[in-house]
Amino acid sequence: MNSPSRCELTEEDYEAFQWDTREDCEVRQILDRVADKWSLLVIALLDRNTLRFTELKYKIDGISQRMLTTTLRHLERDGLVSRTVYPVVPPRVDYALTPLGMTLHKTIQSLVTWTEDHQSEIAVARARYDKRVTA
Amino acid sequence: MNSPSRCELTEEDYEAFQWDTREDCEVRQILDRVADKWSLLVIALLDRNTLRFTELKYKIDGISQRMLTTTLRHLERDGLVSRTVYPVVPPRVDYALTPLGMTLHKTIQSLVTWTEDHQSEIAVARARYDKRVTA
DNA sequence: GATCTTCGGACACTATCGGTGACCATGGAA
DNA sequence: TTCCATGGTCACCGATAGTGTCCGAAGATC
Repeated sequence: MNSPSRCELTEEDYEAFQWDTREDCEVRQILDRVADKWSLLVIALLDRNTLRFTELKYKIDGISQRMLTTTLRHLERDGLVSRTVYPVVPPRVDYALTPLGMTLHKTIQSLVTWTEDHQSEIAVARARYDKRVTA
Repeated sequence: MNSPSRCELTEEDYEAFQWDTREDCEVRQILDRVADKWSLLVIALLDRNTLRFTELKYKIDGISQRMLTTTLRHLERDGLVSRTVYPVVPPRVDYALTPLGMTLHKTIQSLVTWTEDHQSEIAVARARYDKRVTA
């Protein structure tokens, strides 16, 4: 880790953990975006469904209008989501996954599946931990 | 979405997007934890490696001591990471993935791999978007 | 034609959360 | 005796996310 401006790995690093953990590394930046809690939900919801802004807002419980707007902007900028504006009144804006977004969807779905499959184990672990701490 | 205190889905919801998006749903809570940017890095780094606190702090560029502490506490509570304290001076604390954490590692690694595989596409999309916006 | 409604979004304000730097305990090294 | 290394904790502060309000435009209603 000698050159902070590049994403280079020594062989030692490769052996040890295979990917760059430097903050300014592009992979890190994309991961931060993709692993965002709202982004995950948006991408998961847009699988096979074109949705309007209001539909997304309705389906994602707890998201604010502002966060949905910024999340969609980010995803659009990254080429994961397409935004189609219809010049009608009241306005209609459709959001859908791009082909690139669809490739990501598989991975995100596996994350969701993992969570569903292991939520009881996690609940048990949490209960055990809390018991240990308060004891 | 009529009962805010339970994680129940109507058949319509299942057809439409397959998982609960309610904010108080346990899956959502676990996802928020697991999809955290620091958690991702910690889990990825702990693959096949037991690491000490300082090693993690050194390897994860940009993480503060407080965030590393809280992230590790969360992961420990969720049963994904084990914490071993050696009663020596100066203190020595080892962190490692639990079996449960190892099952998550595969998914996280696929997320990282996706990011690596598509970072150039994303860079292109971003450039195009920025050009369109500033134009 | 006045007014209401709808939808996507901008904006100002506020609360919360993460970052920063100081401090701590301890025993061995210098 | 002083210093340091290690794994933390804590108080403070700024950035970031959340909340509520307002908006623009056209069609429906009266």
